[in-house]
Amino acid sequence: MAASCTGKLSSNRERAARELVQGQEFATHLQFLLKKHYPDDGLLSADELVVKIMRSFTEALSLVTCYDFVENFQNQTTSQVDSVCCDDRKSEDSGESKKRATAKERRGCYKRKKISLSWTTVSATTEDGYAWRKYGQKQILNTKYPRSYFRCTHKYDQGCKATKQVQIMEEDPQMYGTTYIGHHTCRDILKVPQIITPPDSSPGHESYMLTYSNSNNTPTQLDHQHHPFTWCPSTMIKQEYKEETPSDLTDELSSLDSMWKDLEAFEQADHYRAVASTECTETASQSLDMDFAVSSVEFNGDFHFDESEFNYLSK
DNA sequence: CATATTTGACCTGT
DNA sequence: ACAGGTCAAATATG
Repeated sequence: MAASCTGKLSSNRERAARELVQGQEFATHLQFLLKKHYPDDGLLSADELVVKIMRSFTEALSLVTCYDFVENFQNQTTSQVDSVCCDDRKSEDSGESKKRATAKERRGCYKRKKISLSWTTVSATTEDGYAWRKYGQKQILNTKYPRSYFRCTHKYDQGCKATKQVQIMEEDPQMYGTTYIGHHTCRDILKVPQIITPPDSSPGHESYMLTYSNSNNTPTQLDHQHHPFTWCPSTMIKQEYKEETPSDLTDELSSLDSMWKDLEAFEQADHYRAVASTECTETASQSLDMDFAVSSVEFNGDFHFDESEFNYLSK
């Protein structure tokens, strides 16, 4: 194909990636400002929406760099694909010595990360909307602060290969430098409410839909613990994840755009309407519809409320 | 009880 | 040999 064409494409993507990094930093800045205006437990939703935005940036960046990765490496003589090596983690014990025997068995199974896409962001929080699990920490030469290693929580149940490394910035210990390596292939569980304007909302009436959801329709024990109800995927999530492969960057970007607008409006509004519905199975569905003012929001930081309250509200 | 973090040992590319 | 990335036992957390 035309090399110049692909060259231009990848340079555009580079620019897009830069824009996204910048946007992410803007979101961070906004988060700072929001915290000032709404100290402590003031307005949780705005802050969590920022988290949501951050997640979207991360996803979009991931997609951009993913395309680059495919472009750059697909045609090359890719060496061995990351094959499954020693996938069974809980292996059987050996009859050998106790502790080092397992280390012996591990020999050859050690997998170091291959050269893969990565990008770095600077943020005031380590929170980006994804579920991470820390698996290591290391003091790096000539640095003041240790580097922490995280992998996607769904590495083993969904085979997600995303990892990230977080390090406090030396210049500004308030900020975290985060390097993302690899993109998410899992359907991560969304833990924050999403705010979207209903398509049929009448103009002039401030209306927001707050929805809670988990990604799969089969709630786990943990889900049930944290959320007494089984929330179905919202329209937003369907838009993002209905395809088998997380589809288009443009989808991701447009959802970003709409979320920015929602955030703006959300800040200015003084009255909100929450609509949550469950339709996890074909047969069962339930909905909640209520109005509330900002000052009377009873949700705590976890956006958690108990079942009796729900029953009352859903009447 | 299950799941997450800490931490030192282990592994690999340079 | 070294630095940095990863593993997994011990420990913490809820």
